[in-house]
Amino acid sequence: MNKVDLETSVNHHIALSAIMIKRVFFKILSENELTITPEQWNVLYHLSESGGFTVGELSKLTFKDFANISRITQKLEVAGLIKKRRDDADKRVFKLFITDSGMAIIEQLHQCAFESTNIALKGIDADNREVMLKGLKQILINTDTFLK
Amino acid sequence: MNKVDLETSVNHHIALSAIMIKRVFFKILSENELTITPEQWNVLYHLSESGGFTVGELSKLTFKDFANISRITQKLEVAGLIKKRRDDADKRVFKLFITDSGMAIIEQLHQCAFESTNIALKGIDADNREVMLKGLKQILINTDTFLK
DNA sequence: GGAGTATACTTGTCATGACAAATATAGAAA
DNA sequence: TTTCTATATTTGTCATGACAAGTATACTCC
Repeated sequence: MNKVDLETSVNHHIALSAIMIKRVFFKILSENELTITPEQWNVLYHLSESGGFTVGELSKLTFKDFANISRITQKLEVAGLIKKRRDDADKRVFKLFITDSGMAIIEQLHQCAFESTNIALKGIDADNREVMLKGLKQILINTDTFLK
Repeated sequence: MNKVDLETSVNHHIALSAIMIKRVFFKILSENELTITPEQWNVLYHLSESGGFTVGELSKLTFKDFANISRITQKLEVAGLIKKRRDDADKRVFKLFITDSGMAIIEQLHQCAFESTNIALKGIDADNREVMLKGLKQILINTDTFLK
């Protein structure tokens, strides 16, 4: 029998780390009175880099499905951080843009993300971070291939 | 400004990998007609290793909060895979045990977990897996310390 | 032993993730 | 043009995670 040992499972530790990192990030956001979630930050980040993405494009960029992006962007719009604009050429499509209010908190959000990175990765040297990043990117390729 | 680049963020790639790994695992479980979720597997795994854990103990073991374990174990009990038994000495406490039906599928579940590990980690050699595991464990320590 | 506090667990609410179904618009084929 | 199919997005449902509030039992201190 191919028994799995959770104690030494990379997969399992990725799942645990993901949850813990999210908690840290969320706590730091709260401490800075930013009422935004890590997932909303993910979307807002992309829109701060380049405006005009559609729901579908954001879905690909963030590895989330249309439904999730649809709801996350609804909340961001209600919060006044982004705007959805119907495309003139294709009326099915929304183009999304960050608002001035959105841009106004981007720097703070980057700072929070930066802090939570430092907290999470303390004591892991640059070489090992490099190995981890490369491994994680490989996992994304492997899983993406399998799910196709 | 301490700008974060998602493309090279270990934190971010852990979050993405966690989601993708869960999708792969869930798909493999479905293909094997196992109607159990990765989180339910996590709880069932611990109970298959050793019976009698309380909700609180499982909560610590799985890094989830009481509320989540409470609901996950409810579903596992409804599915007939585990039993909750009131402790005689302390009537607030539940002791949890895997049932025969639960034990009957453990081997299949291990096999599914094993397969999803192989899919996710393909092309990552043992040394690098070791580095990743060590880094992830460090992240758990770091984040846990911060959240205390 | 009774009051207040601590502990173990449950329930409610909201955001998210998975997935299926619904809606609206585009594009292609007849 | 009409019809069929494909695409973009939304909505519904359920499981989970975070967090707050509620319930029941145990413990502590007087």
